Amino acid sequence: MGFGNVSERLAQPPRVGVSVVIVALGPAGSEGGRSRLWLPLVRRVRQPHLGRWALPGGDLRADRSLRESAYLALESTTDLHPRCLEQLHAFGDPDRSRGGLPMVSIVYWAMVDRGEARDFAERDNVRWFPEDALPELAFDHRRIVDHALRRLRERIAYPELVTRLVGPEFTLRELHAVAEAVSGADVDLANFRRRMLAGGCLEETGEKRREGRQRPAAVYRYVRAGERSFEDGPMGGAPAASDDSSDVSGRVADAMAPLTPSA
Amino acid sequence: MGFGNVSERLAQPPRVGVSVVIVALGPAGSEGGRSRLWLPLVRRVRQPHLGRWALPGGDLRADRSLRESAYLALESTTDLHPRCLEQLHAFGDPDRSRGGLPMVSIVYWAMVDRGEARDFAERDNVRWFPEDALPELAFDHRRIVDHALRRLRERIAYPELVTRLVGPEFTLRELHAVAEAVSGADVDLANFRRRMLAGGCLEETGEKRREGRQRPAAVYRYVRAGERSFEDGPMGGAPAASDDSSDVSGRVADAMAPLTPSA
DNA sequence: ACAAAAGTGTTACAAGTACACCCATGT
DNA sequence: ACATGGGTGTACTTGTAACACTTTTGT
Repeated sequence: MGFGNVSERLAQPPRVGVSVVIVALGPAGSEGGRSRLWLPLVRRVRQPHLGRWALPGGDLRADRSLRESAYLALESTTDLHPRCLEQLHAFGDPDRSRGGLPMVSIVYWAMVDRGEARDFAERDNVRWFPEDALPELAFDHRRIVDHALRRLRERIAYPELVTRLVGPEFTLRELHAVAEAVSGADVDLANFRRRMLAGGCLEETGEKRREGRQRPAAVYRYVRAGERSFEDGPMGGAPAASDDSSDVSGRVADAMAPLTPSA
Repeated sequence: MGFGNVSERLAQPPRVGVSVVIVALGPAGSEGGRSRLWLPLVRRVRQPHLGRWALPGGDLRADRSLRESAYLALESTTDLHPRCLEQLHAFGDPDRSRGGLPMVSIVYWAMVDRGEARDFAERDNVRWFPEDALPELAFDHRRIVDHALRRLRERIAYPELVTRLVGPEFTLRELHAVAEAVSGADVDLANFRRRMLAGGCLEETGEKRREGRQRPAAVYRYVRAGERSFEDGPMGGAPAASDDSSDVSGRVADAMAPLTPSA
């Protein structure tokens, strides 16, 4: 199992892999409070780090885009089909595989909704773990997970993201619960509701749903801003140009601090 | 110069390179208005795309981190030493090298100040181009540049970024000019000044500098928020825990500390 | 004194927070 | 009717845009 001496190793071209940090909302912990984030991990079946839990991933496929490679790797290891898959970061420092071959990982970031998370059958080598009770991870995957969770928390205030963690249709209360779970803090429900609605990305389906045993709540679905489905008014929708590598950072910045005056 | 047939090419492991989009502030265009962003490009000296202009870059060095590789590639092609070097995105779609071998590029993003940009000697194969008059670029480098510039504009409102494009010491008016140049729009000077100062990242040096022929302006330097240099009051500074891979999203990274290749 | 640039104040409006309140519904 | 959750109103605080204004300097 030797890889040769140091200089031989350094002469090797680096291998390129894709890994995915997937998150889904799952049940709460022991204290029975809010729900938590859970992530699926796979157990390594070969050296190095045999037996350790790791992020799902695989080799980059030369005939596919990075994103497709990530999707395929995910599909083949976990059967999950995330609703959002976005590039997070590339990791490639020489010490990350600790004695193995040099390895570059392009890490993607994904979210699946509750429905899919439930359907997902655990196997011996694939299991969900709650965010705050992860096992020891292989390689530098712990750092990667932390990086991803930090990013998620920064952006959870945007409808685009929260809605990914619930099903395609949801009530505002469900969304609210997600926001609280991810951020780990109390969020004022009244204001949350207004903020979401103000974004103009939520469309009422017309249905109602009862969560407790009381008054039923309106059900919404997510639509990209400006893409109302007919019936209300003019506003000839701008196509919202979603180019391939659309990531959320655009929206984030919009909301933050546009320097430019109205002009 | 053949690379074999398609299936042979696909069987090759992808090559990994690093490229850098560098920007600096340079003179204005023909209309004589605001200054513009300029970026250095290098001319390709071999196939494919021989003779075309391209982003500076090089192969990933197996014994260095991604960031260090980017720094070294930059140094060897252009002699520039950016004050900030941050990972932007990884590009690896199969069509990007158009018939060549599969290629993954980890793209970094850098800014150099006016002083260094001036010292930089152009050579036959290295030249500055204004952002709005780029030549036709090799590969998909045009897309990469657009991506980088979009990001830069989104974030130029933050002191951390805008200060990178001027020297280590600067007046508020200089900063303001940068913000206008990058955003391409008018920015109210009074409000700009207040916003920068409110961030608490600017520290007066005590010096004064005359820009025109009138009243001299206070000179500032950038310091991370909360790191006043003594003399004012208690406030026992929190160390601001800068972990390695911190990125701009939140508190914009320390950025340069572990950059020096000697480390 | 004047012009030009540095720097400050003031008002108006938009967004966000906290919290009180009314409405709809099943028991 | 009343408890429970859905949904709205309102006052207060904060941030920012716009632009008028005062101060400092060299000629």
